[in-house]
Amino acid sequence: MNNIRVRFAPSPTGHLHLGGARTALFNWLFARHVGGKFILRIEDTDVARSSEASAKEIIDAMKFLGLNWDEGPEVGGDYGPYYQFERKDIYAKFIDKLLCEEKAYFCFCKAEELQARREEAQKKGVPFVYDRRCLALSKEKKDELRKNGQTPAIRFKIPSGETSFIDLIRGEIKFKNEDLDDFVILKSNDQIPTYNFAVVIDDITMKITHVLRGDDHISNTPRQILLYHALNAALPQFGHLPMILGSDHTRLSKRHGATAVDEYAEKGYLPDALINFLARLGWSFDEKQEIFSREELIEKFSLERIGKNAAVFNTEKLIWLNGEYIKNAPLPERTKLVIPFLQKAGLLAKNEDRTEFLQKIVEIVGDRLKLLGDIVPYTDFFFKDRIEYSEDILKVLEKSKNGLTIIPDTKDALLQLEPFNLETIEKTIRDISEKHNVKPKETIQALRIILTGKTVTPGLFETIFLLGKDITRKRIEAFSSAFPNQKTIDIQLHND
RNA sequence: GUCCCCAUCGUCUAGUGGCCUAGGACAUCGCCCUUUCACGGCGACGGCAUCGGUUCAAAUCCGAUUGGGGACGCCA
Repeated sequence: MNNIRVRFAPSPTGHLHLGGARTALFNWLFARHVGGKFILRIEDTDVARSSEASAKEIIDAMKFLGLNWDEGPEVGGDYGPYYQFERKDIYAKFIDKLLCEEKAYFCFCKAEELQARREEAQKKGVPFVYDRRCLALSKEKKDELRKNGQTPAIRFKIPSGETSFIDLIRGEIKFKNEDLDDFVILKSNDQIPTYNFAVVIDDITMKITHVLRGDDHISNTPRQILLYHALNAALPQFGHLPMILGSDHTRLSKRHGATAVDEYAEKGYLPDALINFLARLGWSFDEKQEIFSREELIEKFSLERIGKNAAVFNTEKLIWLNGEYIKNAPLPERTKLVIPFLQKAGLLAKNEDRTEFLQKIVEIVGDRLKLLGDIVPYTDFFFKDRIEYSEDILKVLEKSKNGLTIIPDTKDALLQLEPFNLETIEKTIRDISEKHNVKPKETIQALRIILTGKTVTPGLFETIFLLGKDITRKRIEAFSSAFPNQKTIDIQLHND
């Protein structure tokens, strides 16, 4: 047991995206590795953009990924509330303290004015820092402004000097305080604290010891450190994680494709694969290992082995990794995972319990699945009453003309088979091909296409076995009478 | 523009001064296995951004340049 406490603090303004997920993951791994606490806090001070639905989505995504939290929404904890919006009273106390000690001051400047001054500075090529014009305001003047109906914002007075910190990942980072400006800590319009203030107060009051967050927060860090100092609070340690970039090396965003965790869930990625992949983005253990179970990650994770450079998100590797995880899942588990995708494709009714049959299908699909959804193209012909033959497929079939000529014989032989099993099916097909001097390959490919409408399927003998004598016969007969004039065949799949 | 961060194959990375003729993984391309696809096996392709130091020795240390990213909000 120790006092290490870390947190993940998303703002509920959208889905949980990959970058956020990785930040959460690294915090979680760190906490689990050292035996500390992992806290989830919802930063919903931006009332306009925050939504409960989004908070729920984020929470669901965290659950999907298996990143459980020790304190936070749904589980509570001793340092709540865990929604910032419910913590306004706490912030107010600290604001007062800063005001009393003259470490913060009222600012009556209007947003438009500030914007104009900012643009002017931009034009001149000088950095914009707030000029503190409101710091000098007399009490009378302030009262007067208030009487006129103006509500001030509150700014934090940045002391002079230099602020530096030892980043857990990057080492020392230094800023001159003169480059920082007196940032707003309480907004004038809604009297809600700004992010930079709220995080600090929350991290202090929640006793956070290590702040691990995205690289994009580096420039916020000196401001926050100055607040800690002003409040006489102990500093946590900071670690800034490299960002995740899109394929064009810019910040990962919608235009790079799917960025939300739930989209990946829908596409048929496994949480463990996603976790493994995200962990390896910016972190490595040695020169060999790519696949890490959750337990292994927890055991082997360390901040020292996090890299400094931004990582480009690369879907191919994730797909490969996902395939590895599917492959390694035991058959019953794999079957269970695949069922929702068959249902979504309309191949399987929601209440249909065909576990035994499904398991056999999943078994013959074998190692082919990269995404859970791949089950559909590989096996839909097991569920469909209608088989469609595309132009391309029929062209391939032309090439197996020889195979085609012996299909009737093959069919008859298969129907008479007793017992009807993998060995006898294979032997029959090979024997008949040999008898007619046709390459087994051609017979097999012709049969595959006739029975499935595809060139890519699980093994043919297994497929025939699972299809059964009856459907095999029906499809061959239906095809024979239709080909080459018709592009589809219909047969009743279920006898009733 | 100002401040900050970063820099090894296309991508993720190993590498902390000699073990580097730079290792692995994904992707790509061959070959093998094979009833298609996938799996598996073998192999190929491909990189230390540049320049200058320090050193007997540099991917590794220092500096500059270049390139990339981030932050410059009463957003978080």
